[in-house]
Amino acid sequence: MAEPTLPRTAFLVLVALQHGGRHGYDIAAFIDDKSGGFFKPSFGALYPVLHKLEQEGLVRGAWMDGGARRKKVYSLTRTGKKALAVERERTVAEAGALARLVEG
Amino acid sequence: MAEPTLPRTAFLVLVALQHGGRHGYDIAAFIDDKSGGFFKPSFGALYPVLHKLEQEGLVRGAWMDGGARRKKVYSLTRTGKKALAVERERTVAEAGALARLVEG
DNA sequence: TGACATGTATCGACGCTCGATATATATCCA
DNA sequence: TGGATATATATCGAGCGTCGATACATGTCA
Repeated sequence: MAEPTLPRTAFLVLVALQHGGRHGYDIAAFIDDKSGGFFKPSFGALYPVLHKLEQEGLVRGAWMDGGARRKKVYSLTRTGKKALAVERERTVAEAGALARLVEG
Repeated sequence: MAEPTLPRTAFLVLVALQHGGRHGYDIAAFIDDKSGGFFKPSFGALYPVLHKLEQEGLVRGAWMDGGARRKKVYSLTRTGKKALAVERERTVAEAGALARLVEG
């Protein structure tokens, strides 16, 4: 459609990690309630995205074996932070383009 | 992801038709330059969308056989206008949800 | 004549997301 | 004690949207 873009869910994940590490289930909850329930990525979407982001080096995953349940906590890598910044810009630009279309 | 939504291209098409009829090629051009080149739906995406919107009754297509080249001019139906309004609201809500996430 | 813009259209492939399903542990209540 | 519910990760198949390639036809301009 336009320039190469991160899929929506991937972007939301990066956003969810912008202020620190979170595990998958927590990421889903964060996205859900910070967006007022507007975004509700399914786990069937979320986990593959997480794995892909990890594989691409945008996030880093660390298993927390010590706790009660096994959790994998994800954090942004330097590359991930850059990608987030780029995508944030893109989102602003998209909103602008949309506004021009709707008003024009 | 969230509530049932019009696909992006379908939404852009309805927006392009909000002030009157246009044919396919023209719709693509309109979207492209009103969005400053941000959105560039391919014809391979556009035509199936047009057909589907017509089939669903959101737009009405009329062949202009008189002119030099054959053109099919699409216009919004009443249903299409309603769908556009709904989707416009949804887009605003989405932008808000996104903003809350990014800032939160 | 040949290139390029206009104009509509189909096709196969790819990628994203969903819902269903599986597995396991912890907590809470009857 | 047993069952429901929440936590937690994960895979799979299917559906759908978009793209790029391709096809075809006409008009315009060099």
